Amino acid sequence: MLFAGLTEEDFDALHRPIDQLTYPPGAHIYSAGDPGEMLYTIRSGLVKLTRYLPDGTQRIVRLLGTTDVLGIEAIVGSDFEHTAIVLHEAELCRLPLASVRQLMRRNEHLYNELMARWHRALSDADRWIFELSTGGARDRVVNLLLWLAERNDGRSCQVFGREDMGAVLGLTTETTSRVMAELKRQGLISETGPNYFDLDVDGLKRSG
Amino acid sequence: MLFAGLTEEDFDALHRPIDQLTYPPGAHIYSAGDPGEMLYTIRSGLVKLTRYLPDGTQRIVRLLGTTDVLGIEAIVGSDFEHTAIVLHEAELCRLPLASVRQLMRRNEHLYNELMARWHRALSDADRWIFELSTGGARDRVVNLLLWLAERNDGRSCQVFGREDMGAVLGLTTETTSRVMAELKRQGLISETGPNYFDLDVDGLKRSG
DNA sequence: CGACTGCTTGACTCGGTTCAATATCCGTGG
DNA sequence: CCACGGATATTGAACCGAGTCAAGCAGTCG
Repeated sequence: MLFAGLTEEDFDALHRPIDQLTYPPGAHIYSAGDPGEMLYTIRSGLVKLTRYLPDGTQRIVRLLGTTDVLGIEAIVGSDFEHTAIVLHEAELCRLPLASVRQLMRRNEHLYNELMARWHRALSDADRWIFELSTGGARDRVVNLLLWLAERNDGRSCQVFGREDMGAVLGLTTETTSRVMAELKRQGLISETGPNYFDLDVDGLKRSG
Repeated sequence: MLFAGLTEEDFDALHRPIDQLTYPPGAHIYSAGDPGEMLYTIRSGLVKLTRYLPDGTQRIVRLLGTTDVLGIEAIVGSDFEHTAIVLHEAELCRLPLASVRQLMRRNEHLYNELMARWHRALSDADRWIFELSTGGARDRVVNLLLWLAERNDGRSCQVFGREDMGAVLGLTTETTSRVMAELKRQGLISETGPNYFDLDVDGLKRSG
């Protein structure tokens, strides 16, 4: 957790309490250009960060889940650079950036903790480019499913709308749907509930 | 510069001097998996960070130029995650990570400076996904040219081999070559020397 | 001068997009 | 409870852009 290593005393230094919030799918957390005054840590759920193309279509540039930090770029003083929207119902901790800055002054450990978050965000971005924006449509969909499963129990995952999946992968809704349907037919994934899938991980890896 | 704000005294604390190195195009700076013991800041030139696909082909996940920091991920203790190879002759400052860690303890400002670098790296990664991995071949090439020009004088740029350009954009060598040739024919770019181009920036933006 | 390497071009194939139709799910109100 | 409406998912067919394979074409360095 982000604030591991902080003392009781450190927390007392915050005048403003930390809010705990629950957002439903589709909820709008913040928009690109908003002044970044809040930081969020994700306790559960899934959030997309998007940017919009001139023609209005979106491209999702990052997916954030449990233990990820939302709005981290605002620490360096700038506005939010993306629009953040909930994909799977999310529990967030919200706290004012001013408090975080204040804590950083008191506690060196927090620097290292934040550094680790930056690092992880960047590694994820690399992986994104490498696994989700390279190769054929099938490879990309498979890699996304494996990525989601990895963050879950390793064998199953919850997906989201085909349109959003397409926006993650740089594919159209139709292509995404076709690939998903094809994977179902081949028995490599099986739907256990609406948007819940069990994966044949070995089979999927072999077919990629 | 990364070490702005450091005192003479801080530098004296380093037993090991900072090396200044010049690498020619094609030079290998480090490999994925190597223990990350050195940090490099780029004074000039261009460096690619690559990862390799199972079939041996590469995908370039980042391009680093003047003022960028190379090997920043090693600060959090891990090995290098990429292979770093020079594209345009590069002047680098090399210094041991141990020294950087030592400096960080003495100088809080360095934390903020590093934070800013992480931030920039992440913004670049987003932009990469958004501009260089989305849309048609022509759009991608144009965006790459504009990106390179932006880091130069805004109106011209130096490119590199078509194969590397393709690896940046997720395109084949042939497609990249075709698009470049087409842009030349349309007078949107003109070759002033081997791999040097003047850009018709407005025309390019309009055509994207 | 010839071999090598990187760039360009051509013809063909294939995969993903596009546009359009149908199907399925789900909430709402009759 | 069922019928309807809207949204999302799936499927189909035609098109087009990028990949593929293969061939020429500079430059460059022995």
